[in-house]
Amino acid sequence: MAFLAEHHSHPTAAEIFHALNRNGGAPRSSRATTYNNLRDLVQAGLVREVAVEGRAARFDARGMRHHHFICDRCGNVEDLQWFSVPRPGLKSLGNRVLRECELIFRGLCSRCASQRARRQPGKK
Amino acid sequence: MAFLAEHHSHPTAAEIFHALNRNGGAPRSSRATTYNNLRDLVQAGLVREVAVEGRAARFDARGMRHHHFICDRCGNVEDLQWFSVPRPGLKSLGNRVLRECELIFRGLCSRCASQRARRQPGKK
DNA sequence: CACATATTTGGAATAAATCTAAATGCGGCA
DNA sequence: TGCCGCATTTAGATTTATTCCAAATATGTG
Ligand SMILES: [Mn+2]
Ligand SMILES: [Mn+2]
Ligand SMILES: [Zn+2]
Ligand SMILES: [Zn+2]
Repeated sequence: MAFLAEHHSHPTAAEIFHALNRNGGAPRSSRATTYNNLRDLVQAGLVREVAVEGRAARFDARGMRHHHFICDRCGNVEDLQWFSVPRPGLKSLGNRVLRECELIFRGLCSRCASQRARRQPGKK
Repeated sequence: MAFLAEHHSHPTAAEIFHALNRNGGAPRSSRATTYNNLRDLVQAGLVREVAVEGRAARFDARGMRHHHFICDRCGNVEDLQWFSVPRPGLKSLGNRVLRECELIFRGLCSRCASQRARRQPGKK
């Protein structure tokens, strides 16, 4: 939890596991414990899990509300400033019970966008 | 593609594979081909892939624009009527290149909501 | 310390998806 | 029709992410 609170990079479970146990000191957390803790933190609502198609899940300490931008090319997850989102109409919602909504934008992150521009100077 | 166009149930790759090859007739598509075709259809923009945390990806022929509702309990993906979504401000977007946005609502689908209500009659 | 309970752990097991090399299908042409 | 080159499909092995499990360890209480 402390690691997630300090690192806003949306790490995967494997990245968190390696970061916790990297270099010298005594091991801090096994792989199973890392996964167990992440599961529990998500269930408790303290951590958000972001599923990215084809890649490992990424995790995010729920600080200030925000939206996400996911890069088509590198898969990075970046934070976008929060703004409120309209709810679906009651008719369209039926008797579902709404808990939250998640807004994800997709495209090229700034790094991938500039790389792409350099390689294909002709393409608009 | 024909199967996806006719079935709006957001099937997984495995479900599509089994449905295509079910019962008597000659096999229609191997598992590898099913995955290959889905990958190509997604790249071509004809099919949408929905990543659900912890579960297999689900697929959706891109017909009319719509949003998605994902059930916390059973993981089902259901369609919600489309409505337009505000974009992030230019400042917040930086020099990312925006391609599309995806709005996902979460909670309990109507079936799971009524089951839940029956089992916990006291809980509000 | 002695004991009960809770947490952690390494490694095996599962699940989804991808890779690969071989098999099969298909169109054009003699 | 028979042969060839190219494209597609296939079965099975492989990889990757995650969960499961039973044993080991830690922790608290008197
Ligand atoms: Mn975030
Ligand atoms: Mn849909
Ligand atoms: Zn990128
Ligand atoms: Zn449900």
